Amino acid sequence: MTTLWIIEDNISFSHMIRTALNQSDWCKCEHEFTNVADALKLLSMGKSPDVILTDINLPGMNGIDGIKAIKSIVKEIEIIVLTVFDDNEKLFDAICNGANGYLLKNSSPDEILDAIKIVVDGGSSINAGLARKVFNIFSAMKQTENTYGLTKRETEILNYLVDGKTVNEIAKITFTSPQTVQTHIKNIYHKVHVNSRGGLVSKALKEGLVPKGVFTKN
Amino acid sequence: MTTLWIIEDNISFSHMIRTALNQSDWCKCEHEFTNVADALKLLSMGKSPDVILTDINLPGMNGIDGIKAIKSIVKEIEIIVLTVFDDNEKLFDAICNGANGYLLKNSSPDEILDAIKIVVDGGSSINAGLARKVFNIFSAMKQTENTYGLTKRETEILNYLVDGKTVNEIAKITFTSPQTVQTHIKNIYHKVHVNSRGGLVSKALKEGLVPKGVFTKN
DNA sequence: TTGAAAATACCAAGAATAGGGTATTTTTAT
DNA sequence: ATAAAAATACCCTATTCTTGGTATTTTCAA
Repeated sequence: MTTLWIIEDNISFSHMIRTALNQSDWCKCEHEFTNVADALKLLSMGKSPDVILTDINLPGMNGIDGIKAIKSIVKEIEIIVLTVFDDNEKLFDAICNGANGYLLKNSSPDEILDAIKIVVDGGSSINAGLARKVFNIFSAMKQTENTYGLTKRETEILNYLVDGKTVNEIAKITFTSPQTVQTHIKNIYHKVHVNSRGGLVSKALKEGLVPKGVFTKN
Repeated sequence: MTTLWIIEDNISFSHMIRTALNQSDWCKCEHEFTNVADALKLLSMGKSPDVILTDINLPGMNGIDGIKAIKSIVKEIEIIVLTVFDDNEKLFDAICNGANGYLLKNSSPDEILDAIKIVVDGGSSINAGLARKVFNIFSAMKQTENTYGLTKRETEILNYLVDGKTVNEIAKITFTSPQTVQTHIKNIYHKVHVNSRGGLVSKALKEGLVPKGVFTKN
């Protein structure tokens, strides 16, 4: 039996969902809350469900911050966002904060039940349309491929600069003279069109001239 | 009628898929290729399908680079990756390069047909397990929330530093003296534990002390 | 209203950087 | 084999940065 809590300030909508979900023989909605704080209170008293279905637009703490707050108390809870918002920012923030599913409010009870099953089975639930948005967010943050024609050595030195290393430190690392490093940096500045260390590091990171180390394996 | 190309070096597997998909009354596989180059050749001759199903591990150009190459010729083609790899890096790279679907090779013909239908309908196709991985990649790149106790003014100045501005420029912008700015920077250095401009900018961007402007609305 | 925190401002000196040169040696690709 | 590109190295100077101080005024929360 999968236990469920709902956080939703529209009580009639909440009741409707609860009634529909409780029709199933494997999912039981134990509590309904109209705000995050009440749910947190019960969580910190040691109670917790398998899954929480939460709205985003809520009185007091919003649902996005709610995800974070909930997870900080019980990390294992699967959280599914149920909202009318389908903009990139909400979607992005919800997922970043640890949501495991994202449903729109026009979803049918069956779709909601499917989503609950998916997250308890270790998957994440998102429909094809929203998945496209997620995919687009990813490809939008793709590195710009812009190398400004930096050579191998220049790229290597750029990496050290981004690490905050000084000219002398880099000279020691590369077994060259500080003057050589200085010359390389000078050439990098010209190629990248910057005139300060901070500007270079910033551009290098923002435009993906150096690896950012985004994720972990598997 | 949805037209399809397959890029897959395992010819018997490719044939099998083609035969299965052609059973449907709405999807027709027009061509099979064993490498990306052959597909690109036909694309540059003006031919193009609605959807391309591609492997990743291919002789010559790999499927990930293939996506980029294909999209650079015909941007509108929907590309679905069909591979045995389920690691984060391949998944991430494929999506970043513009894949609109990601299927594992153990998918059934029906699942592949579903995926094709989804992408031509403007969605993206990914199963719940892989979706969880995508979600996790997102949450892994979440900002660290670490502000190092920077004050409002310090954060403001940090933003200017990340923009590559000098002390004097910042002083003019903030209508304060260069000495004041210098003092703020000194304090920032102590709080953030760095001792160079490059190191500060790097840490600020990598740890999300300043906004990175990741995505676009909707 | 009354401390504490934040923001302001200045001094000074050694270190490092930015930007302008020039020039030789190595690599690399044709 | 040879020309072009890359890497190496040095000089010089004005500017900027880093880091240690001290000290006054504002702001803000208890």
